[in-house]
Amino acid sequence: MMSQATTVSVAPDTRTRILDLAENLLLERGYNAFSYQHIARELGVKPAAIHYHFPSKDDLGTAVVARQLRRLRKWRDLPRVADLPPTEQLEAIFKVYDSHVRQERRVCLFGALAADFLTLPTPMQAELRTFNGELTAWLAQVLAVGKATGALRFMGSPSAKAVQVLTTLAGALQVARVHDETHFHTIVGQLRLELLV
Amino acid sequence: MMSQATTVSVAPDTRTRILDLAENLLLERGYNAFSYQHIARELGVKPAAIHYHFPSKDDLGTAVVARQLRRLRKWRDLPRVADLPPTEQLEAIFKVYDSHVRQERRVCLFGALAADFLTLPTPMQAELRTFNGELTAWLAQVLAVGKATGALRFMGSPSAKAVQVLTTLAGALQVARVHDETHFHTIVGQLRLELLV
DNA sequence: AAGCTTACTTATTAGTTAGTAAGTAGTATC
DNA sequence: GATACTACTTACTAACTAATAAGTAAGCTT
Repeated sequence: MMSQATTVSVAPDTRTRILDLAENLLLERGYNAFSYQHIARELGVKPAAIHYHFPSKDDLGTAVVARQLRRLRKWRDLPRVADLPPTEQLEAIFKVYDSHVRQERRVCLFGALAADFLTLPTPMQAELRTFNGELTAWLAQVLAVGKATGALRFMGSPSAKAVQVLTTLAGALQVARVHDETHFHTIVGQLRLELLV
Repeated sequence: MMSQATTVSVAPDTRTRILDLAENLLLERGYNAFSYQHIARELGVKPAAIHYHFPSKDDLGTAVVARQLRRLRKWRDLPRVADLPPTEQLEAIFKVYDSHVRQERRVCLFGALAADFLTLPTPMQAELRTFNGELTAWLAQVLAVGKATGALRFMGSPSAKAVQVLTTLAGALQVARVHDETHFHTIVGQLRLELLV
């Protein structure tokens, strides 16, 4: 989800490259439409090699979500994000979703897995719940401060509004995939219009 | 999607029963997690029998979406829906989504297929686009009239707001699946709070 | 130099997938 | 009463699926 820090990127090891490819396939085609063969072929390696790093597909899928959760926490706690005023924190999260649209209309992690949720391995379901829960809690806090300082406006409780806004953003990426990017920008435009004072 | 009319329900023929089962599997597990075997087993019939009615999975998937589109048009043009004032038309569409949550947290057609969209057969993609386009156009009209008569309030254009509201509703069903129904009701509560004067 | 570890390949299994071809029992039509 | 149609079943194919076991080449450790 969040962009990696601006460290010098050393050539990633195989394990990381598998995770990257799995993540791509997950966000582009869904959990049930990617196989070890897809990853192996793209990596120039045999499918059994993937099993060496991730014994089962459950392990791999769960690892992808767990990594996204670690990234979310890191991003959220970054001084350049945590110390921002609420309006800019809101813009920061919009920007994250916007980068998804520009990357070949990738949906977000939540949007990619929600439809197939009942077919996912239990640990993967749990990680996804945690991921969405923490993201929602973060935005609720942003909205609460924003309302208190008069920078943001909305009806209802901050946490209710946070659930609504994130759900809308997840859906907006899906609409962008089915139709085109303009729908995404229309929706984010609406959110700005309504939230920013 | 929409509930069937209150006609006396004759025992449905095999073709219809296949469509019903396929629709259920689609909305509960996604396009790539259901097979002819699943349908055949539940129907007490051999997989090849399904191929007799729908030669390929593409045909079956497309037929499911096409049927939903026909249902949408029928529902929308029903006097008891078309002649309603805007606020009640809005409540009517909320009710449709609410019935999904109560049916074992089924997501809507759009929410079920958006994530896997790139793996869907082309005719199925086209049907889904039409479905979403017509539903959005209908809601835009509802919102426009509602605003003109002072019964509804919102910022931005009716069509932009329609895209946003439907996207939110689709996402709300997904959130209900991943977490629980309360999230769905929270979101619909927000929409009511904001839209109804 | 011996032994261990890492990161694979080769080979194989058991199950599932969509799809096809040929056959058949029951029903309707002429 | 022969013919044809409907709605299947049986039997099969070719491909793909996740997963396992056994082997191997290279490098590191002592």
